[in-house]
Amino acid sequence: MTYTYEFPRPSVTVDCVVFGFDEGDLKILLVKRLLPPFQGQWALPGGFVRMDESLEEAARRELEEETGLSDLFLEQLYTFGAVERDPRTRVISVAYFALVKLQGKNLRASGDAEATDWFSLRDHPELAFDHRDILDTAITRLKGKVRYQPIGFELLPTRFKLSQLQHLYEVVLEKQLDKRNFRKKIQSMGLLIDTGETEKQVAHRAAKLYEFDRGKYEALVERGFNFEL
Amino acid sequence: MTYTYEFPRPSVTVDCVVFGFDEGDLKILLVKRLLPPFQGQWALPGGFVRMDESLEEAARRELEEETGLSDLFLEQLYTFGAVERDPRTRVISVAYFALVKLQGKNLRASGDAEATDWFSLRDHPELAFDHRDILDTAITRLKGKVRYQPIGFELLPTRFKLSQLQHLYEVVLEKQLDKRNFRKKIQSMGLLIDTGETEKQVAHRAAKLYEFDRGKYEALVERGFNFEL
DNA sequence: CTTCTGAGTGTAAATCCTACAGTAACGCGA
DNA sequence: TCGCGTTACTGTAGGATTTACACTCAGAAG
Repeated sequence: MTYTYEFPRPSVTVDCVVFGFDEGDLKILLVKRLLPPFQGQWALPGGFVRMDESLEEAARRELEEETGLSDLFLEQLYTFGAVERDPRTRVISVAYFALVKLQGKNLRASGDAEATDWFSLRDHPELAFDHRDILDTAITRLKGKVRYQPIGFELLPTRFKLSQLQHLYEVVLEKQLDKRNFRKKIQSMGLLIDTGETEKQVAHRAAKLYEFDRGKYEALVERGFNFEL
Repeated sequence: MTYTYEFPRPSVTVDCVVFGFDEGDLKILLVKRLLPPFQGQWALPGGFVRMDESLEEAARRELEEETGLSDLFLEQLYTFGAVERDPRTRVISVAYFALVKLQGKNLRASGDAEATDWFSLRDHPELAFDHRDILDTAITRLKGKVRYQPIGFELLPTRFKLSQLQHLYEVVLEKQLDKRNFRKKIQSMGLLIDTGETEKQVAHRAAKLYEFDRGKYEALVERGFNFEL
């Protein structure tokens, strides 16, 4: 079966930059390409958009197919359309930006992926196509966005301690924060639920565990509240 | 001549939201469609992306063709890809966001535009396709961006007085600003060049005219400066 | 020379941000 | 059981920034 058009058309793909946070380090999800071009090289997960699905649906489907991940924070990042970005033919790629709580998620390579794995942002293989540009754009977005939207919580487990949250911010923003000032500020927003639980079996004073109060955040945003760290 | 592919492909278009500022009011540029669908209705300027041009090149070309405008501030906004957004066939549109100094720019309808004109943001005709969504996205972007990037200057003439600048901010942000505090803040950034000129033939004290110092701004940004109003 | 209009200017109070250090709680091993 | 190691937790003072606010100045027109 073939498809014939009066004018030439580019192919349209989606590519996903998926960030995770583990062992105190920011991670990026990559897949090893099963097919040419760039066969055997690492790349961002992604693939062609089908005619009967929206762009976001395509991004979620490809992620699920290639890595087994579903149910994550996903938003559109930028569309890459340089003429020669794919050696085969004209391909326009709509890039997505995703955040995932790493705990308890198992990766499973399939679809067009020979393998899939997490890599440290500071030490990952060379990427296929212009995926290095896409990744850089995503890092810039993450750094900018984390300061005025509560997206940090998407990277932490549901229950977390304040020192984890602070460390996440320090890694993303690439600068040290003052412990007391950080706690004062984040607690003054009133968006953390004290679960009453503490961490267990640690060789030091046990930290309190908090949850992010999404409902309260959304209610405050309605009234013009601005999260800002 | 026809083009045949193994898999179906969507069409890809660009659409531009062009903002101008005139008579103390924010304006939006629209074109009247010469061809179906939505023939005779007003829409955002835009059109199909060619195989040998990047997305931004396509946006600039279509703007020039349909409205005669060139040399304006242009950046990518968002990509719209809902399955049914075009009644003919699957069309994915990469939207661009543009700002133009209205003074001395003449509009000239041609290409696929029967007419082209400026409309007030608060009083414009119904738009074709999902262009109302695109416009809303652009307004949100403008409001957000104007606070932390000096894009307001793209909407004013090269030489302007502080009251014009303040009024622009008041219109975009939809709130009143204090005159003394506004001047103090904007002047303390050191990004305004005092031209030595004043306005002429006004029935009151003549205002000083300033220019935005783009070179200095870029140098400061290198060193980590953050414009913020 | 009076009037009208928008241009231009400073200060005090409140708020927010920054820098900074000691006590508390827990497990472990001697 | 007691001391050590480790991380959790807490407040304040000084400086910087933001806010609120009202009068004089310059030019044109009648």
